[in-house]
Amino acid sequence: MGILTRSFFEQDTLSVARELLGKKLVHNLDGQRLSGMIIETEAYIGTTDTACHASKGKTPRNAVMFGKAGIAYIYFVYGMHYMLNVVTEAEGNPCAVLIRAIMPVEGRAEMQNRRKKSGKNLTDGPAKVCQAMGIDKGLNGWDLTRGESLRIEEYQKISSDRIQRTPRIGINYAAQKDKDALWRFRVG
DNA sequence: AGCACGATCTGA
DNA sequence: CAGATCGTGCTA
Repeated sequence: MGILTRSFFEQDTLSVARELLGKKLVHNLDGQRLSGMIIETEAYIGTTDTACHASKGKTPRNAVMFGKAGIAYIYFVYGMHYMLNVVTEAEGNPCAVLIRAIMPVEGRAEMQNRRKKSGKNLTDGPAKVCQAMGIDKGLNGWDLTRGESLRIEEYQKISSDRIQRTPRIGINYAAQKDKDALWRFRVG
C-alpha cells in the first residue's frame, strides 16, 4: 500500500531526505514482513559533494548512483557493515540518501533476533538498519519502486517542527564546506 | 601486487 | 579509545 514511486525519488536530494522521515521501510524476508519507520537520513549530493562516494567519478562500487532514482545503493564498509541508500534525482546525477535509523514496526522479534543483543526499541546507526532488516550486498541495484521484497511505503506524516538538521556523521575526510552542511535529518 | 582506509559499532 | 575485518580504489 502506498509504495513510493520513481517520481518521488527523482526530486532534489534534500527534499527526499527530509520527506523519507516517517515513511516505512519494508522487507519481505523468508516469508516474514519486517518493517520500520525511517527516523534518520543523510543526503549525499553528487560530484561537488566531497563526502559523496560519486565525487571522484564512477567506479564499479558506486555505479548504481549514476542510474535511475529509486534504486538501492548498498555498499560494504569497515570490513563488516552494510549501508543502505536510495538513489535520487535524474539519471546521471549521482545522488543518494543514506537511511541511518529506523524505529521497528513489524517483525520486531525477528529483527531483535537478527541483532545479537540489545533490548533497545530504537535501531540507531546505518549498519544496524541493514543488520536488523536482513539487507546485504545482494540487494545492491534493487529497484525499490517495484513494490516487491524491499520497498518504501507511505506511513506517517512528520510535522516540520519535529525535524532536526545537523551535519553528517563520519565524513572527516570531506572538505569543510561539506562537513558543515546540514544534510542530516532526524525526527526529534 | 601491494597498501591505506573507510557514510561503523562494540566493549574496555 | 582501540580493535575488528575486508572490499575498493589508487599507485606502481
